Amino acid sequence: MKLHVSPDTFPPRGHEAKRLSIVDSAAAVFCREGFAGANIDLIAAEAGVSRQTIYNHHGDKEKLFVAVVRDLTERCNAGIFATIATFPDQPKDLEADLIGFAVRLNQNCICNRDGKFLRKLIQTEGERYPELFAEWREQGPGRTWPAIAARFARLAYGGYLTIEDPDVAARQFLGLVNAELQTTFMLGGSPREDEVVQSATNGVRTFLRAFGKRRSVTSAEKQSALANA
Amino acid sequence: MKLHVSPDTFPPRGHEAKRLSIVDSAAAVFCREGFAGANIDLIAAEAGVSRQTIYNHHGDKEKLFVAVVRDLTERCNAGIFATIATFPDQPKDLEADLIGFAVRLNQNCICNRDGKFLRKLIQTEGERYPELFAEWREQGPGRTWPAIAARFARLAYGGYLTIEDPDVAARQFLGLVNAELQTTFMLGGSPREDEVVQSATNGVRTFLRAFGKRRSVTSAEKQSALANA
DNA sequence: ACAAATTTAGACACTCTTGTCTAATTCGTC
DNA sequence: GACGAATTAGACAAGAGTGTCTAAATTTGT
Repeated sequence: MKLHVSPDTFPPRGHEAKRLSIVDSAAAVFCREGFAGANIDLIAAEAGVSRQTIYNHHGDKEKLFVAVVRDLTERCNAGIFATIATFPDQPKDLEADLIGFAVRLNQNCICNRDGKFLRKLIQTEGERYPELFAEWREQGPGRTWPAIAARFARLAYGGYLTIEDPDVAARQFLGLVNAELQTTFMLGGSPREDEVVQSATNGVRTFLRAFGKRRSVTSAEKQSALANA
Repeated sequence: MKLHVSPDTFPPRGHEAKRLSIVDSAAAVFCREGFAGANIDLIAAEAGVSRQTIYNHHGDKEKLFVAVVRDLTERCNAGIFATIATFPDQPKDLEADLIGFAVRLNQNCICNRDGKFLRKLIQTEGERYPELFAEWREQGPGRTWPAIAARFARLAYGGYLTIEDPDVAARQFLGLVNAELQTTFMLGGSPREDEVVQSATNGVRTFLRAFGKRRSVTSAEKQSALANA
């Protein structure tokens, strides 16, 4: 006979599926309408459950909101660390590899559904839940930025780059590769793939002009060659 | 005798003062609480007027919101163009002058009350009023970015910089000098003055590593000297 | 000080939303 | 097929907010 100790939560399976569906819909509605404007009936309708089920799972609107932010932070962090793992530690073509990394970071972590939602919730409700977003700050930028900085430090140590402060370089890298997407981000939109690639390409090229080894022949060749594009 | 043609609007003077006060308070409350969460009674209380006066001036909540965004856009644009006018066209110390410009831009246009409010309103309600924020996009980034790009183009023409695409350079300049303020911006906070200066300094330094004339003796001296700071 | 316009406080109807409750129904498991 | 747990639909009370209205009080210009 099968013991029902299957997952880690006591209630059966369909339960978790509904929980997920609720959190997903809630994320979308909270983003669209803001916390105050979000309507529990609408969330229920979009999740395909009854309103009462939401109250059974989460208690009240505020607890639901907290659960949404926690979930999003967790999933986004997982995505970011998975992407950081693809950082080019021993690049064959430094420029192309960094562009690839930047594009992956954008597509998988910042422009995808979860990233977009989390960003907007932080922007709109961050001041209302200081402790919740302090937690995000520690778990998010507080852990991912140093991780990226460490990768750049390794590249510098390997002789691929000339960097004084890896933390500054990491933040500037992110600022550069997203430089052309700011307006789109502001309005809550998702940039098209070619816009992401374009911004990353321009950003990485400038980054390497600042931090790349100047004497590298390939990089010099590449730069003059690409200047015509 | 004095003709009452004084300003450009028919009603007396105190009228305009109240209008301003209402719009200011409304901006603050809309930002804090979001459109749906904003309470007209609260706006009235903060503005020191009665609720009815708000309805007399603006009709309803939505019209009030539109008026707020229009006002903020106008004031911010004015500030940005005033600051762009201080761009160093013939710099004595390129690095210091660009840092000064970046700091002014941040302090006067982005981190001040109006800039902070406008940014947040765009982020939170941008999707709800597409035409209103399309207008902002045209009047804001659509006009200020090219203006900044033109200044950089002039610097390049004057031999101070090596730039292929001034538009790209301008956007990257903004991305770089704000690279370290992103998290603060996200949470709706205002960075301290020293943070603004720090971010601008690091950003401009990297910008000049990428686009500055390498042969310039002063800039080379400065860079090595500042590396110790 | 007078007259017109504006502002105010308060009451009001109306709508919308949250969160609770109940009884009926469905689902998963044995 | 039967049992128990979970889900559902709907009604419901309580509260909050918008926008209107009125009569009184205040400001403004002359």
